[in-house]
Parts: sequence; structure tokens; C-alpha cells
Amino acid sequence: MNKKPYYITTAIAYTSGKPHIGNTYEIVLADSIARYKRMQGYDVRFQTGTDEHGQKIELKAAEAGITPKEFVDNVAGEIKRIWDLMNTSYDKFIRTTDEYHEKQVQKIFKKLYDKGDIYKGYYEGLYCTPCESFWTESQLVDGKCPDCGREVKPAREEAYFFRMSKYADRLIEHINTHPEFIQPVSRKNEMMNNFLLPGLQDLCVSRTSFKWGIPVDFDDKHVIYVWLDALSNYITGLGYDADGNHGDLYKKYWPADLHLIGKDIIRFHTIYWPIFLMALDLPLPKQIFGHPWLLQGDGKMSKSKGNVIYADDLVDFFGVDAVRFFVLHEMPFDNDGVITWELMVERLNSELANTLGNLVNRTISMSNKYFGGTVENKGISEDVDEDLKSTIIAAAGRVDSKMNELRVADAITEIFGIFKRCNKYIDETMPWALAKDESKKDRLATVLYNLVEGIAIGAVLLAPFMPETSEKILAQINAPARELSDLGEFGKIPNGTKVTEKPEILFARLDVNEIMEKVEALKAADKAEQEESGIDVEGKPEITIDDFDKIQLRIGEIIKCEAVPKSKKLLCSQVKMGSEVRQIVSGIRQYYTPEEMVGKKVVVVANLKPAKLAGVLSEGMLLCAENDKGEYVLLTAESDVPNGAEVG
RNA sequence: GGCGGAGUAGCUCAGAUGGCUAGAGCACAUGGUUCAUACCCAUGGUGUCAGGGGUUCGAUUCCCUUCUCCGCUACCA
Repeated sequence: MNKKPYYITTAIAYTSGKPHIGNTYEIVLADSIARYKRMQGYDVRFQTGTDEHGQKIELKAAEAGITPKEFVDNVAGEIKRIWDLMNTSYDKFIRTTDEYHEKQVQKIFKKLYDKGDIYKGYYEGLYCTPCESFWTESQLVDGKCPDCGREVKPAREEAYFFRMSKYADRLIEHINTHPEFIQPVSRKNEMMNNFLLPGLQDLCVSRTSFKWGIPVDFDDKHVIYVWLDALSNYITGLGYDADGNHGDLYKKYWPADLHLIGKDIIRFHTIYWPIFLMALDLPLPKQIFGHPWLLQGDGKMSKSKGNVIYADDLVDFFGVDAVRFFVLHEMPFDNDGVITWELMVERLNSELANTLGNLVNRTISMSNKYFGGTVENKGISEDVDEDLKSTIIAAAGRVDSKMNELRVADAITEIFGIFKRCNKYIDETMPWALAKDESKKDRLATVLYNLVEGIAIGAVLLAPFMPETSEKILAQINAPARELSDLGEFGKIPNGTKVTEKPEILFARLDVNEIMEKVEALKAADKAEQEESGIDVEGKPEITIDDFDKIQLRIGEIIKCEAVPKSKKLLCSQVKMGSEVRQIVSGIRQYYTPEEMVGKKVVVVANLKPAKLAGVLSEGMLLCAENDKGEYVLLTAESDVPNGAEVG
């Protein structure tokens, strides 16, 4: 019988740095689904990989004094190492620098160009030379640059564009007739309301501002910009060929059953990718699931706080399966999940050590103590046995339906329900009491048999989520492998099975204080490292001293500040500069309260043309620096300078 | 500003096409038990189901409104 194919992918990870636990969550989630599908009998193809082009990488490599290729080789190696550490069972690890990929992307680009879907053009709209910005007609204020109010000229920078609008109607139709296409559904509305219904803009698909990318082969000034390159990995990794000589894998597995991605890139996967595929006359993936994020409990994850959690640190502390369990179990279906070290310890102790580990341990101990480790069903059953059996069988069924909905966390909860039921069964039957009565010996054997069988079923179900643990448990009770389809039946453990003599502790309980001490040490080390490395940004073209001289910077003292009503981000400050007081509006309400602002001596762009923001006049700009979290920090004078002083 | 989501036990969250005593886990407390990793089992509690108004025989569940938080999006000097 032919197995049904099932093709699942993760997003490819960007090789600008080491992946944190949030990135790792995605691959583990995909892995658990892939493993489950294999157990269900699908012929699974599971692809992941790395996205390795772009200016950011070019810059980072230059800074490190190595070639971009050397740089991405390092990072890709690190990513692969972590994926392997997490025991993920991907079949294919694609890199966008792989030769076959680059070649196909070039062919795809050419094909779409020949077809007329990609055209050479210029940045639409209009260029303001002083501001170095492109504007569209609709952004202009009175036909002039919305920034500085000066004349704008037609743009000159050439680029290739993709005609998104051509396929928009077909995509809208597809989304409306395939409710399962975008998951969770709430995301569907966002895409429709924000992008599709207002009308799609053509997408710029090439760059000339950097070199580290796949060149457009018929116009090598241009490099193919990220999305056309990155998204294509899903088909090039299967051996897609733009000329139609596809590999067997492509024929077998495309279209994909599931693209698993983070919710931040849903737009690219539900709009651009399907449209690229339509343009190539290829079938669309069946489902795109934008999973939520795993966030840190103690504030946003940031290197400067030293609170970034990495998978390999977690694995050092807790072991692979505990980490897999945590990220899978703690993540709600469509809300962000939270991870903290404390929570991690608590879950490990209560679920893994107490409920599961202890159950396996006590069951094996009793088998050894009372029967020398031999498990045998003597058929002396009581009413409680029926309840145990039906609960377990039903749980196995529910795991299946939860997994079919991709509700992985719920599926795991169902499995743990089995272990909890077993613990309860021990209390109900009190084996230690039965052991004191020779006439109850057969009953005792039956009870232990039922327990071992229950544990075996639970362990089999656990395999996709905690593969090592599953294997360990089955080895300890010496249970033969069984299929998912065998789980509808209770009593598969053969009579005479011998459990291990000395059960190894599956999960040792941890002391939260001890762990936290170690974590503090780790944080301190990370923080020290971060302080050395700084932040990289994209460079801008050189300017002359005359250009700079046009800008007048002055020190201003904030004497009054309030939030701008009807706006979420704006603060309106009264800034004293010499004898003059100016009103300046700044988008920094997220980072400063009005009270904090008052009294600060800040750097002001004094000769900026006034503009209205949210209806409020702003006569200048306060200078800020952006930190690694994307937060703005005001530049203030270090020592006492009179307000009004010129900076230069 | 536009669109959408959320505000339920100390904490993390389920849930109800409107109706009988509103749920789970963790934490906490009490009791039981000793096979086991000081573990397991049982029992328990307060919740104006964010505030206000409306529809209804009846709303926490539907509608309106206010507040708070979040997501996407626009503008953010």
C-alpha cells in the first residue's frame, strides 16, 4: 500500500546570529508534528534550513573580517548543531547558498521576467534628495516632501518589481474558499483587511545597494531580494526545476501540507508566496500555520539585559526532552507562551519528575519487589480496571484528534492524563496491601500488569514529543514497539515480560534556588559579552561637511511635557532654547513618561521645518539613539550646558 | 487614527448557540497512604466571569458604551 505523502516545512532561519529558544520552538513543534504524522503512517518529508543572504550578513561578515560565505557557514553550522541537539528529525536542511537553490532562483526570476510578471522599473513615486527618501503620490503633502516640504523629483533608482496586483483577486478567492489555508483564522482577517482588500502594492524584488545575494543573471547589477529567494526554498529543496525537469521528490511532495512559520512572517507566506506560485502555475500549499511566540517572563528578551534564553543552555540544565516538553506544552494554540527559568523548574518537577518519572519508578519497583520483575496478567479484574482501561483508550483517541488540529499542547496534556490516571489507580488498588495477603497474589499481578500496560501506551504516545524519554520508558519495562493503530486495544504487553531490575531515574527533581544561582552567573556572562559587541547598522552614503553644516543642532531643556491625545506614541514637549520656547512632538511615549521628560537637556534639530503630527504642531526633532531592542533613548548633555547652546 | 483580539479563582488559562451548584492546572490548607524521586490520592475556598447601560422571564455568555492590555496597519521631526 502506498503511504500518503506529507510535506511539512519550517521557516528557514536567518543566519545573522545564534538562534534563541523562540526560534528553537518552531523546529521542535514541526518535529513533533512530523514524528506524529510518521506514526500515523504518512510518508513524511520534513524540511528546514537557513536563509543566508542580505545586507545585514554582508555587514556582519565585514566587521568580523571574513567573507560572507565564511560567516554564514559558521552560523548555519551552529543552527544545525542546535537543531540536532534538540533531536529534530528533519529530512532536509536547505541553505539558500546551496548551488542548486541559487540556480533555480535565478531561473525562476528569469521565467517571471519573461512572462512579464516581473518588470524593471524605478522606485515608484518621488525622491526627495535632501531626505534621501522615496515617496508615493499619496504620501506627499501638498505635492511636496512630507518630511521637509521641499520639491520632490521622479525617482531614479532602478529595481525589479513583481506585479502583485495581477493575482490579488485570485488569491482573495482562494483564501475565501479555503478557510483552512491561514491558521489561526484570526490572522486571515488581518491579511484581508490590511493588505488584500485595500489593494496590493507591487513588490520590489531586487536590490542594487548590496552584493551578498543571488545575482539577477541577465542584469548583474541587481541582486534578488529576500522573499523571492527565501520562499523558493520550499520547492527548490524538493528538486523543483523552472524548466519543468522536476526531481522525484518534487513530484511526490508538492504542494506542501503545512508551512509552519512564526506569526511575524504570515504576510509573506499567505500573500507573496501564494502569488509567486500562481505566477509559476504551481499549486498552493494546503495550510500555513502562524504559530505564536515564546516570550520571556522577565521582560522582553534582550542581549543587553543578559536574559536571552538559548536552547543549549536549557538543555545543559534540564536535558533535551524536558526542554521539548516545556516549549510544546507551555505554548497555547494562538496566544504567546511564556518561558522563565522558574517555570521551567516547576514544570519539570511537577509533571516530569512527580507525575511521570515517579509513576514509572514506583511501578517497576513493585514489579521487582513482588514478582521478581515479571509482568503477568492473571485476569483477576475488578470494576476499577475497566475505568482505567477506558480512560486510557479514550485519551489515546483524543491525542489523535488534537494532533489533527495541530493542538500539540493539548495533545500532551491528554497524554499526561493517562499517567495521572495510573497514579490514581495505584491508590485505588493499594498493591502494598494486596501483597500482604497471599490469596490476593493474582489480583496483585493483574494490577501491576495493567499499570505496565498503561505506562506503555502513554510512552508510545509520548514518542513524537519526547522521543528519548519514550524510548527509555519502553526499554525499562521491556515493552515491544507498537503502532499508533494498536492503541485502541488494552493488553498488548505479553505475559512474562521482564521489567528492568534497577529503574534509572527519568527526571531528577531540581531545586529552584540552585538553578537560579547558576542562571544568574550565566546572565552576567552574557551581559559582559554583549557590552563588547555593540550594534551594527546599515551604512548610508557619504556626505560632505557642507551637507552636515545645513543641520543646526542645539541643546534644549524640556520644561513641560504631556502626552498627545488621540495618539499612542506621541509626547508633546515644550523645549526651552535660550530665550525661545519651542513645541516639539516625539514618538517616544512608549519609553518615557511626560514626568521623566521634564528637566532633561536634550539635543534638538533646531532648523527642521515645522510639521503637524496628529494635529499638533512640532517645531523640531529630539535626537534619540535606538538600542538593540528597538527602543529609543534620548541623547542628553553629559555635563551642564546652558540651554540654547549650539552642538557641532 | 483604521481593523481585529483579550480582560474569568493568588498565578497560568479553559469554557458557555443566553438558563440548573462557572471549570482545569499550579500554588495554598486539611485528611489519607507508604510501593515510589519528601512522592501519590482525596477534599476545600473566595471569583460583583473588567466598569456602566440595554435586550430578555433570565446574561458572565447577545447588543451599546467606558476603561485597560495586546496584535496587525497608517502617521510617528
